[in-house]
Amino acid sequence: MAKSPTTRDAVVPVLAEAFREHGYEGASMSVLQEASGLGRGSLYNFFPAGKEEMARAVLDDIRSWFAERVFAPLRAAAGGDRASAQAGIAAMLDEVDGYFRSGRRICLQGAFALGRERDRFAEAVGGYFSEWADALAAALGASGAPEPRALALRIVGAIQGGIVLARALDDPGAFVAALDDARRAARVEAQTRKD
Amino acid sequence: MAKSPTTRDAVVPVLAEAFREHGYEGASMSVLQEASGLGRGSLYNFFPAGKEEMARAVLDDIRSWFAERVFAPLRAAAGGDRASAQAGIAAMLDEVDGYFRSGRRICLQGAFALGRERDRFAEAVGGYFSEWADALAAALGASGAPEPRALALRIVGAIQGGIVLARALDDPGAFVAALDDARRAARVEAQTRKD
DNA sequence: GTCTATAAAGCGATAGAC
DNA sequence: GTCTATCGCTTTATAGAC
Repeated sequence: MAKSPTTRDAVVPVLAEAFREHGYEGASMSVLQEASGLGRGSLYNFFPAGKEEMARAVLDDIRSWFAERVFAPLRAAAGGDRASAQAGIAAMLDEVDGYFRSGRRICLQGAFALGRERDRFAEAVGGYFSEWADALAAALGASGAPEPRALALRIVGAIQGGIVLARALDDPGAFVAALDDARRAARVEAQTRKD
Repeated sequence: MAKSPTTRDAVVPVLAEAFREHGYEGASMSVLQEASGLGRGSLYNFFPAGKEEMARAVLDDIRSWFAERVFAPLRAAAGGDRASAQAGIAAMLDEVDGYFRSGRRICLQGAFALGRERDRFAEAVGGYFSEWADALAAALGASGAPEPRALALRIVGAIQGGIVLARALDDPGAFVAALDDARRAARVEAQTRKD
């Protein structure tokens, strides 16, 4: 049995997993209580505004993780030559594969985008995707791709679609294939201008 | 004010829209009652097993619509020559664009795939996507694409990802772009073997 | 700061009048 | 067949003991 987290920072990732597994509405206080091992009083002590504040903290935490492990490396790669930009994009896709556990783990922002949660968390959801697309477009541009913005949206979309398909078909291979396609697309488009 | 539907068949599309807008959990009996203009008694008369039966009827109705307007034409196109197969694929993408209203309307099966509903409706969700992918793969094969199955999954995934992005970024253009990419990919791959 | 008990509202489902 | 009233349960949030 895992030890109960004792700080707000430590409980956020646990809540994140509960939200991913049960959805926003499905993650009732009882579920969150059991997942965290904390009593109701402790949870409301950490998050006085209740469930909505918890979800906001979770979305923010996910975005921080991506900012550090995905967006920042992409922007760094965009500052180098074509080869390093391409390497940075490939590294991003590996990082993403690990994060989503080959499609077995959902993207909370993506799931929120499809539901009622979209309105309440619009800024967090939209910001996450536009930051991702911006960073990826920068790296794609540096890699030599002719239409980096469009390709970035295509790749981020393919990743989201891959998660949907992997879960719908109960086959992680659908997500892995989507990532492979993204890798290939990034490579091919980069060569388009490698004249 | 729209007239209240008086048959089970007529109420299903209304319930479908309510489920799309509110999600499975968010579509409470009160919401479904208000959306349909029917009393609780009528709804339970049509769907004795309650909400779950309503959702099943909705998923089945959507699948029927796709079977008639999307899957069957694709399979018919697959039986013709390369040109007609390509035309069938293009027509499918137009049909899909209209159905999802350029990304303003979500795919209920896709949304269910990302949530808890996936387990309860696994067969309906998985069947929808595999039927779609199968029909599209057949048409792609007939169009001359070298790896029709992989490309079919890529295209269906891109459509789902396009819906996620369009809603997350509050920009239907993201969905339209995903469809354009799909159109291009189907055309390019078909030419690959046009030797 | 953490707990339990409870309040107030909403849920899905049912019963019974008509 | 359609309605309203209501049951039993769960929800989020709060209050008060420790």
